[in-house]
Amino acid sequence: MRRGRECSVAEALEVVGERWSLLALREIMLGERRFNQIAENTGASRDILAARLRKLVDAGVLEKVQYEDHPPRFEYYPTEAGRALQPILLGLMAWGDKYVHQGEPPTLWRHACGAELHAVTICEHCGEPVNAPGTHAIRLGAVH
Amino acid sequence: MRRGRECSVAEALEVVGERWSLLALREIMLGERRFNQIAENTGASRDILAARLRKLVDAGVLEKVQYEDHPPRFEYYPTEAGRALQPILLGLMAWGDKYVHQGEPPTLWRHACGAELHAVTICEHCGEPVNAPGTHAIRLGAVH
DNA sequence: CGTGCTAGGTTGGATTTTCAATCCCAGGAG
DNA sequence: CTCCTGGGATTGAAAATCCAACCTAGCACG
Repeated sequence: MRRGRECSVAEALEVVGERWSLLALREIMLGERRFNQIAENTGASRDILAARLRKLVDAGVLEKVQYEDHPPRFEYYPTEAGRALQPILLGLMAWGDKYVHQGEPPTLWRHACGAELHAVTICEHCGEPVNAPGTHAIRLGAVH
Repeated sequence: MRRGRECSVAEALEVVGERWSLLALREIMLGERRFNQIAENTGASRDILAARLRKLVDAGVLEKVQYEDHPPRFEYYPTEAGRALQPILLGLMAWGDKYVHQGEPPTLWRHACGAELHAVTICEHCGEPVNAPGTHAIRLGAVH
């Protein structure tokens, strides 16, 4: 029933592509765990945020952990799939820093190695950046 | 007036984060240049697609080039900023391949070096993947 | 001439989402 | 008893999206 090209980009965006989903994930990557904090730091409406978090939990991107029984209270943690989105968030951040944001980058990361983090996406085989001229698709998903 | 954390991820998503924007860009990366083709291959409504393409052109991500005068007809090309989004699309594709898609990856790329492309995002300093444990933010944008 | 086709949209109206504010519930503090 | 916190659910209005139909300009067919 889904139209358009069969494509993992489209499938990924069906999971994390709605408004607020990636921003909620950003806050969770930054260490925020609780609903109210995520709502405030993203600016999302509480009802929409609740729906997004539920969807991300259902999709296996986040895990909802109860940290108190009476009354029940929860924290959100990234799963492995959620942590695997970190390169995408860092890529968006780098792109926003370079092409959208005015002035100093608002957020700075330190890599596990100790250096200030500058993320680059490379070809695993040769180590050169992926967006070199000459990079091209050799198999395409069909359009339905 | 914008609520939430000052953050380049949010700013990037204001430009390319709406529905269909990244899928339109995907088609353009795959070499499609014309409105009807992009509409068909993404599945987007024509009115929404027209609005998105206009916005991406205004934002400097795409360039609209007239290739015929009477009647006027146009093609869409990525700008440098648009090409700089390729790592993000490839990252989403890889994530979708691994965590969402069932079966063989529908799309395959060849890198400029000749190898089948497997994209990895690394720390420019040490060359290790960015999502190693221990990677963390050292400066945060303020929440407004 | 009249019909149909192509390309690149725009328009209208119905349907969905999103929004902000309020409400709810449970427990603890004063 | 009342207020505060945390984590949502509810509600009614506003905005975005969807689909189908239409438009314009030129070309081609019969």
